[in-house]
Amino acid sequence: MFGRINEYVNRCVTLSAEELDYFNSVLEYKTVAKKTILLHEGDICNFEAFINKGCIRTYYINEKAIEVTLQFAIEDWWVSDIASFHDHKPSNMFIETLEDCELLTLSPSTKENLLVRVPKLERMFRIMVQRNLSVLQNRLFKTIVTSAEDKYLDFIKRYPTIPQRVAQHYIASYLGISPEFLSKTRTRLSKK
Amino acid sequence: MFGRINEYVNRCVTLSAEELDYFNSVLEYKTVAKKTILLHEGDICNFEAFINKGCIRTYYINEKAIEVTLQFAIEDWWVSDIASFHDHKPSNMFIETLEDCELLTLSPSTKENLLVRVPKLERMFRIMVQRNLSVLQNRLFKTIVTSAEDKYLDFIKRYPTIPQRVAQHYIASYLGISPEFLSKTRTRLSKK
DNA sequence: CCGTTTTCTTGTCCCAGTTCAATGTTTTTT
DNA sequence: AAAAAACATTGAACTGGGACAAGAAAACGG
Repeated sequence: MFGRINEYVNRCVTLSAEELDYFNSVLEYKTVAKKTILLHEGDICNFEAFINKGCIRTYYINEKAIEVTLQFAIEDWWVSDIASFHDHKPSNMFIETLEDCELLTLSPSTKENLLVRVPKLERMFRIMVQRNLSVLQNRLFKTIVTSAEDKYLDFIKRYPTIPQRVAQHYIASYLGISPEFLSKTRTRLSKK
Repeated sequence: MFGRINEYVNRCVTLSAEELDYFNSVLEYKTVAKKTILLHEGDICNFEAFINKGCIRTYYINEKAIEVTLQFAIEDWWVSDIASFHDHKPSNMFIETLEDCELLTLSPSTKENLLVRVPKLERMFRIMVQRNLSVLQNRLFKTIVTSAEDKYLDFIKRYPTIPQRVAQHYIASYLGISPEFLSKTRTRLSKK
């Protein structure tokens, strides 16, 4: 049950056996069915979840009901709206399972206590957020300067397993293009 | 000299007088002339800089020499390429002063030592990065779903002092539109 | 204060990507 | 196994914003 997450932790920081045990003891294990909305716009995000199994996406919706997928998260990823989680303020995003999931979750207060008891984890969470930020910076750049075709090719290269797990129109909403145009781009590419 | 930065720190964490003194003692004060490139693509970023005075932008350049401005930073902001800074790997961005600047900087090793001596600052830096991430997430969303006009209106609302300090084509490159189109958008708006 | 460089504006033409609509295909539900 | 729902494809018509060019206006260095 804690195999994946402990490997993840060990890759970032070195904890003693007791520290690791304590960490595991405060995690809450949850199974969630496919197509469940874990966080709705306007709600306060009360979890930070490690995905032990399954697939989740986070997304925004604008006034015209157009969706933008912010992230696809699979095994070994953390999912949350950190801004909402840390500042206890209403979120402006949605989080939804795309497959049946097994999650290990922290609540805000549990996380606070955890960081006091095991300060080394501050570092792990900081590194996590930094990686996230750096990836997002590059994505913003590419979203602006790159053609739909190149964005799609980049995507399948960087996340080769995702297209097999999620519907194509979700990928379009990640790339910031219409589902129709992604379909056309794919047929054009396959003819080459 | 440390007025601004100490206020900044106090807003995030509570440090003892000794801790704050130590923090100040490891900061390196630098003045940098306008239009200086502080970080060039391919270089390893060896600083994290607090802007005491001045204005800086970070940006990417693609193969066709098109620039995308990632951030305008003014007084009370931190500037760095954290991915490059922390992992000691070549950066893929540029950092350039737009005005004469006064900076307070940390090198990677200084920061490491600082965090060991004053672990409370881990929290400050984590919060900083989290805020950054959250702002960038929203920006990606808006970049994808919003028209050029609305992006511009959003920008001047959110950062009202920036347009007076930086050239307009830099703002276009922040919004992800061509300078010509920003100009046309502005004249269209002024006719309303 | 004048010449040079940088920045801003305006017009014309064009295309990558959108919208809408219709049809086909796969998945889910019962 | 049938019906319903969700998803994907294709086509035709349209548009927001880009590329290029040329001139006007600031800003800047000597």
